[in-house]
Amino acid sequence: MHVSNLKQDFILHFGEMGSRWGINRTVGQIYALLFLADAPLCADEIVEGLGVSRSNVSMSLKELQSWNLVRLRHKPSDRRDYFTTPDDLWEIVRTLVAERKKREIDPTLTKLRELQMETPLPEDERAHARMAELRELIESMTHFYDELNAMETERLIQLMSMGRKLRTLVAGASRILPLTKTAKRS
Amino acid sequence: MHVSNLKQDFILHFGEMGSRWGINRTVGQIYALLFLADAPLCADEIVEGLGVSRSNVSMSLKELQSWNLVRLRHKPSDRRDYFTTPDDLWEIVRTLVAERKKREIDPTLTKLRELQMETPLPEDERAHARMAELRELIESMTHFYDELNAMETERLIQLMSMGRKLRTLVAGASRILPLTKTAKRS
DNA sequence: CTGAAATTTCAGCAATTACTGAAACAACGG
DNA sequence: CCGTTGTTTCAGTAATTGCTGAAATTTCAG
Repeated sequence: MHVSNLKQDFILHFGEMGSRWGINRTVGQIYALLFLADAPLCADEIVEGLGVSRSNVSMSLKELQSWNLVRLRHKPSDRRDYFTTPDDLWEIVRTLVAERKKREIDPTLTKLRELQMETPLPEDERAHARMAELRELIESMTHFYDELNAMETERLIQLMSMGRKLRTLVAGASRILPLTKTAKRS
Repeated sequence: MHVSNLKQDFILHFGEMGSRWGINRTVGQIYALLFLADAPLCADEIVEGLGVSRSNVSMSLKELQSWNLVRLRHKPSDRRDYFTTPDDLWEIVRTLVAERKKREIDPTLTKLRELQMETPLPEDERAHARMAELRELIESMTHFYDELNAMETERLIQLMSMGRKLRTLVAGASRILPLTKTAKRS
């Protein structure tokens, strides 16, 4: 399992970024290695490629699986698991965003909804209102996310490459199509 | 500096989420406290409210300032710094997204561009192509982000509350307005 | 069954990150 | 200037997170 300089460089970068992305170094490196690999890799090839312990690879692969970021492959008459990343990068992005939302947004949304149930003490009125505002904002953003996520990749790419035409379109939309009453209720 | 149960609950949640968001517990708690507070708070009030050390508060406030997430206020004939979060939540979100992009995306984009400069060895052809694909995807997403970010908040809210009408609009857009050639070059 | 190959778990060590208290520093008012 | 008040820095320690090797577990062929 030889790793070229080019790959090495990319892998090390991913490892370092890992901490900023909320995964650890090894997980980042493994992902990068799989991402660049010409074919699916098994655990031992990863060990060899990165020079980390077998058990570390095992745990990190489990982590990647829990993020749904790797696919499992098998070769005939070989019972080892081989791992790849999806070929379609947009699929990777969708997964990534979905998982981060699940981990970083959803719990807070739940908490905010929970805290909204009770009627606040007088001293908590502003706090209560602020939480409501935050909840509404998050809901608004997640609805938008759902909308984007429901689009086929083709349309998504189309939307993203619209450039300044997007603004024009939104500006015009209120005339072309009637909007539901605008989100700024308060 | 009394902190009600409601606030306490929210603050502790933010503290716990902090680690998932790439900030630490104290930073998260301070932010939550400021976010809910009825008025700007000075460092000592934060110490009292959260029960952490003075120096920890000092360093955490510096961190929040480096994220541009707090505003500084002053009272007449009082030389202490008082801190608040912006009233406008959308402003907070913009800042947050901008900072995360700066820390989590931009370095990788730079690295990818750097690695693209050299012509790859034959063995690195796929890796090189994969990096190019990733770079293009990130560029496409950041351009979209720039586009959204350039919109006034009103328009942004409007866009986000369009719901399924968005899809219709994008579908129609290629007919209404000519698009630059679609992003899927390859 | 038995044993070989592959994988996972886990206790203990290493590395990193977070936090504290003490000391240094800065900004005034007198 | 000096002292008071407020802030920051920093070395040491605590807590958390990451990694390893050894042992346990699983899987499957014979």
